[in-house]
Amino acid sequence: MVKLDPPQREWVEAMGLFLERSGFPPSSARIYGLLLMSAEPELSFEDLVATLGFGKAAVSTGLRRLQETNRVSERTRPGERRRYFRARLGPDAGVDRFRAFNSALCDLLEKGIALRGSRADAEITADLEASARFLRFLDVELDGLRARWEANGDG
Amino acid sequence: MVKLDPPQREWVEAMGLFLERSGFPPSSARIYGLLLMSAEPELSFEDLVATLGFGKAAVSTGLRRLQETNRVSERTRPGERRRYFRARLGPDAGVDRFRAFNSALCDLLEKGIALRGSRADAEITADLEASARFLRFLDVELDGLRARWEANGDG
DNA sequence: TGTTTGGTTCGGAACCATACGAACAAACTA
DNA sequence: TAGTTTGTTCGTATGGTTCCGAACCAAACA
Repeated sequence: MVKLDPPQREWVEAMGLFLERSGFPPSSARIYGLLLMSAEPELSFEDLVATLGFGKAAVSTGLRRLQETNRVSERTRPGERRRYFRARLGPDAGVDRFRAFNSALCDLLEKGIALRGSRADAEITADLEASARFLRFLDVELDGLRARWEANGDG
Repeated sequence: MVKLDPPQREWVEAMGLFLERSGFPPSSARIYGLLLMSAEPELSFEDLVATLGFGKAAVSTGLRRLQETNRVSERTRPGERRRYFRARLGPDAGVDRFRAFNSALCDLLEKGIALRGSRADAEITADLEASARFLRFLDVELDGLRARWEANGDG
């Protein structure tokens, strides 16, 4: 059981809602939020169950998803059977997903342009081409941005 | 009713699935895909119903959502009561959403850092701070990127 | 007026994801 | 062996979304 102020509890909830909007299931989202807010850097399964009020089943599957996507790591302590979970903050997971998304979209748009052919309305085709060009530009530039950030050593 | 090759139909479906993953309901996603693939730049309500196989209700609400989010525009032709719908390709709607998302996340992270206080584990706090710094950097740079693209006049 | 056309809204059905409780398994302990 | 701890898995229930058909409304036209 983790001790949390009411504002801290609210923050966990807010973070939970936010992560849900980015595709996490509710249980995963709350778990991750709690791991970020807790004063302790790692929490046990039982801590999560008791603090969040979810059943063991929900915590179990919620953790599994978080681990599958590399968002949470797990370790054991010598002499203890319990496992302890810790949030992993990849600095740019969001950017990677954004780039992957854009890249897929760009491929799709280009395939679409080809399928429309020359008899189709030219204005829509031109819009599609402009979008595709912009997405390519963006992909290249985002890569440069990340390199620049990493070179600065601030991250 | 719009005439489509089988590959074109498949593309509409692929685009539909893609847009669903970005949060559109299925009907909106298919409508938007069809508007992009159709040789005609604008389609009537009846075209959408007949081509997609959705009921009128689904098309109606699907269109509403697309219009609410500025993804589709509508106009009438002189002497016709029917309305015609056209896809709007904002070149960077995705970037705007991404920036809004990051900005909200950054606010949330900073609030979280403040709520954790000084007694909490320092490593997690440092990770949160690094993430927040990166998000700020990204926001500024994305703005610059867009300006650069618009200055080039390619979009 | 009455009728047709074009589209919206409502009620119920179907579907999907997720949560819970309970049964289960695996690893220690006594 | 019997019992405790630490989770996982399974079946069922529930909540939320979206669809369809039908009723409805508003505009144009006869």
